[in-house]
Amino acid sequence: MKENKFLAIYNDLLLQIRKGAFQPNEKLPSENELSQQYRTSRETIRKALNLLSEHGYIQKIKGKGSIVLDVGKYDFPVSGLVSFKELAQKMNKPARTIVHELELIEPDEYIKRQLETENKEKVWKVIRAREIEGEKIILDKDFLCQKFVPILTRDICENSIYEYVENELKLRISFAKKEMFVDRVTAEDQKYLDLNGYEHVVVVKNFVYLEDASLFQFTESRHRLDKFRFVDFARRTHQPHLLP
Amino acid sequence: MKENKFLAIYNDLLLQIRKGAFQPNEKLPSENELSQQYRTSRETIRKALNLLSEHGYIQKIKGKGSIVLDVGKYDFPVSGLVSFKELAQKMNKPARTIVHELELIEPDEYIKRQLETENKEKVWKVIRAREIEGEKIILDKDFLCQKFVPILTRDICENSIYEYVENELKLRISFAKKEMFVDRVTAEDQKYLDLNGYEHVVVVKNFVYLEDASLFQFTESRHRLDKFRFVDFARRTHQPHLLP
DNA sequence: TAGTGGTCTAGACCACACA
DNA sequence: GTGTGGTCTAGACCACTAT
Repeated sequence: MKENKFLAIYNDLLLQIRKGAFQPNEKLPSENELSQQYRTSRETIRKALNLLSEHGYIQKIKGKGSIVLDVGKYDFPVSGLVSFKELAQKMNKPARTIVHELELIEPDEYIKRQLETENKEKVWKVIRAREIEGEKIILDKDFLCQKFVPILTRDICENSIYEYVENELKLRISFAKKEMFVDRVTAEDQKYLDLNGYEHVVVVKNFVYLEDASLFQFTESRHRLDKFRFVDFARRTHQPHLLP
Repeated sequence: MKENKFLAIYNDLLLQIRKGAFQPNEKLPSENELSQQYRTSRETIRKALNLLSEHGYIQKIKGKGSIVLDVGKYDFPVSGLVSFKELAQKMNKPARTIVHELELIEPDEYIKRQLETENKEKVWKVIRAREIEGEKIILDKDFLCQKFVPILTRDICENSIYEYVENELKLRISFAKKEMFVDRVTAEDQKYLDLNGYEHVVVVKNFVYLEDASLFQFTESRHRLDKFRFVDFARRTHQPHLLP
């Protein structure tokens, strides 16, 4: 498996930034120096640096150089359209998923309302803690309608439900609705997360819709305050998508 | 004033898409064709196309071509960008805006970096507290490039800068980038907000771009934890199942 | 003035889609 | 096979920052 040169350089530089080989507020070597070090053309270096810049790791200033920014937080494009697995890979940090609960339940009133589901349909309930660099900082509570996802295994949950739904079940996700707010920590948060003394968590509710506009998944993601970061692009669209 | 070649091509292609010269779900000419038409190198064409792609106007598919996406040609309602005034109206609660600062400044390094602005351009700095039902719960810090917004009055700031920019100045906003995270309260927060004992605020940074991809406004919005709420719709950005 | 990042060129080879 | 977009090269000139 061949990795692109500019991606390899991006990952290598990122690793060095994370290791502290390049300190925040210091300058990276110039593009010419880097092209010599990596024995490649300057344009290729520039592709790697532009990636670092777009992801918020460095700031390029014309005539001066590329400055390393201070990043202690993680980018979470919290949309259900990006999986934790992809994020973990992108962040290049040791990450782990711990499945605490996986069961088929009769939804209570709250879940039924959130999922807009019929009376007798069962629902998958999954509770997972997400660990990055040894700290459990996210608690994900997923609820999926069984009529769309007949089978769900521990294995799938440890890997990526999203990948499974898209690639195996071939369900086509069209859009998601998000709600974000801050909540006091619950007993469940304290049980499953390393809260580090914080009394609040950032809650992200995510409603995921299929192409026929049917709601098939509802996720509540609870993030430790200090590690939470959300990045998003909002393009103008004609109408905010109307929900059924 | 010389415009970059790739930006000129980007704007020209965008214009043609909006005019309907390229229809949604149809293919653009290939990169080789375009490089001949515009008498430039393929890499320059690629920079223009990548901009179109990043802004959601086309989708590039390896081995096939670049497909025009269906983005509303005459789209005015904004998604992701909602002004405080609209929010207040929607919530139907007594709301007020208090303008604490309104001045034309020489941007410092931080603001210059955020706005990606030229050296000697002045910048409007506006600091406003937002009060709902008698409680000051949001602190808005706006920075707008003067070259786009020559005049700004206290009156406009108390009403809606956004409305003024769109309706009076007729600037056409194409997309915005948002970053959200939690920060410790600052002295400024304590001075202008009713913090109710909370030690953290939710910070929303908003970068607003015009149609030619130039950044004209940067806003930092600081929300009291318990009153913060964000709702958004996210459509898929990647549409792998397009076209016959 | 020397060094930096930003743009641009005219090639080249590759991986992928499609007929 | 041909044609597409993706990557990469080795130059070049420009605008900007520093000294």
